[in-house]
Order: sequence, then C-alpha cells, then structure tokens
Amino acid sequence: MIQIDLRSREPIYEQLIKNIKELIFSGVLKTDEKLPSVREIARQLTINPNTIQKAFKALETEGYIYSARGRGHFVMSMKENKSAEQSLVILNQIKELIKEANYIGISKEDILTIMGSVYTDSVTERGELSDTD
Amino acid sequence: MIQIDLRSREPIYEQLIKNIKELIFSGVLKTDEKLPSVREIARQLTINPNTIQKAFKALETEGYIYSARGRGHFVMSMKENKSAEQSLVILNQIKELIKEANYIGISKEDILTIMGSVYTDSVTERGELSDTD
DNA sequence: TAACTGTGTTATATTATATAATACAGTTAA
DNA sequence: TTAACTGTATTATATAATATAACACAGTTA
Repeated sequence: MIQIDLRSREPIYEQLIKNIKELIFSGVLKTDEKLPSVREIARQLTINPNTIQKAFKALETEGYIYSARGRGHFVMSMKENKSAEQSLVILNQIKELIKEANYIGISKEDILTIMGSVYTDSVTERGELSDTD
Repeated sequence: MIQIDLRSREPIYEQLIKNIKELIFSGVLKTDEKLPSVREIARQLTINPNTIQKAFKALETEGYIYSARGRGHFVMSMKENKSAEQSLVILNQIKELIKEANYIGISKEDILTIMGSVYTDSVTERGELSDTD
C-alpha cells in the first residue's frame, strides 16, 4: 500500500506524506476510512513509529486526516473545509511549475492533457455515486 | 533583486534556486546575461559565499545557468537543450499538484486561468494590450 | 599588476532527520 | 474486567543536512 525508498535523499516522513496524500486524492482511501496504525505501518516498512507519527501529525495539521485517541487516524472529509489560504498556496505552486514548463518548452497542450486526466468529465465524483466499491 | 527569508525552514540555497529560476522564467534575466557573482550576492544578502556557490552548482546541474571560470555565471540558452526526462519530471509534479487542487475543490477554471496568464496567446484578450510583468 | 571572477578544501556549529526505548492514556472486543 | 490494540509524549543517541568561517588556487579583465 505504501512504498518508501530508504536510499532517497528525501526524508522518509515526507515520502510518507506524499504517499498517503496520493492514496487520498486517488480515492483509494475514502472519507472517514481508517488508516493503518502508526505501529502497523512501522512494522510493515521496518521504520521507526516516531517517523510515521511525524508524518501523520503533518497530515493532520494540513487537514487531510484526523486522529482519535485509541482508535486511529482517519481520512478527513473534504466537503468544503479547505481554507482559501491553502488554495492560494496550491495555485501558486501550480503557477510556478507552469512557468517552468513554459520556459523549458513544454507545450500548453501537454498540460491540458494532464488537466483532462485529472478533472475527468465523468459524472461520478469521489465515490459519491459509485457502487463499484 | 533576490530576497531570502533567513527565518524560513526552507534552506537558503533552495530559496536561492527558486528565486533565480523565477527571474529566468519571468525574463528578468535573459539568455547569456551575467548573474551577480557569488561574492557579490553573499555581500548583499549577508550570507556565506559557499551557500551561493551551492545554489549555482545546482542550477548549473539542472541546465539553467552555466559558469565561466574567472568571468562569472550566465543564463543558459533554453532553445532545445532540455532533456525529455526533465520534462517528464516537471509534468509529473504538475499532475500531482493538480490532483491535490481537484481534491480540495479548486475548480478547473481557476487552473485554466493560470495557464492563460503564463501561456499568453498572441491574440490579446479583453482589450489588454500589455502584460503587467 | 590589481581586482575581479569561479572553484576547492578543511574545520566547526547548528539543525534536521531517524532510531531506540519507554511510558501513559483512550478504545475495543472477548 | 482484561488483553490487545490505538494515539501521544518523552528522553537519549546517532547520523545527515545545512550554514558559516577562513582560506587557497586558478582564470579573466581593465
């Protein structure tokens, strides 16, 4: 479920953050679904529980998961609870990358293709109407 | 020209990399234009020359600038010297951010607006005849 | 030549990252 | 209630990353 590259220069806890975000964005982990426990992930990946805890805490601060003492960590509902400030941060990061893409010669069409693959015109969204799971 | 936040958790040399990239992408620094010297930037920002050198070396490795011993660092021409691999890296980073944007409820239109502001069409829109940058 | 430029080295200090070993508190199911 | 799970917190230790300091050497330019 989660894969870490121990030889990477990128800190493990940051890899965990990216990894779990990806699972949430892709719908593998749905709202209120329980994440594996700190100790469970630590066992599976053979890394220290404190490192998992650090990643979970960051994800909680960012509003992507919430924790319940004694029960575990769960995926936060993403209805309308994201701050405008966070949206601006994301949009600015996208802008910087698009500037770079433009500079190195990546076509506008290539980016539009990616847009299309993410913002699907499909009616079903994030499992709300989905009965396939 | 270059601004650094010494209290930021982001390493100084990474801030420098972003900052100089921004100057290149925005056209403030043009092809073959000379950058301020390592010691000059170090004086202005009151940070260590080695830190500037580290940022310059990274920018050189990425292909954004080149160096000439005894003369200085200069902006690399971006005609057709970017590797396909680097394009894939950038496109993947954009995709990840767009996924996150989609998840937190940012509209497709918001991103298209940004696209438009970066990939300016030759045809002027809304009667605007000049960009503000 | 003098004053720039890049580049490299060594040393030191601080911070970031990761592990290890515990301890305590709340939840859940047998 | 108890056992086994959860999150959370602390302290200690080790390593890597980051940044500074003080140089030295080489190439360029006016």
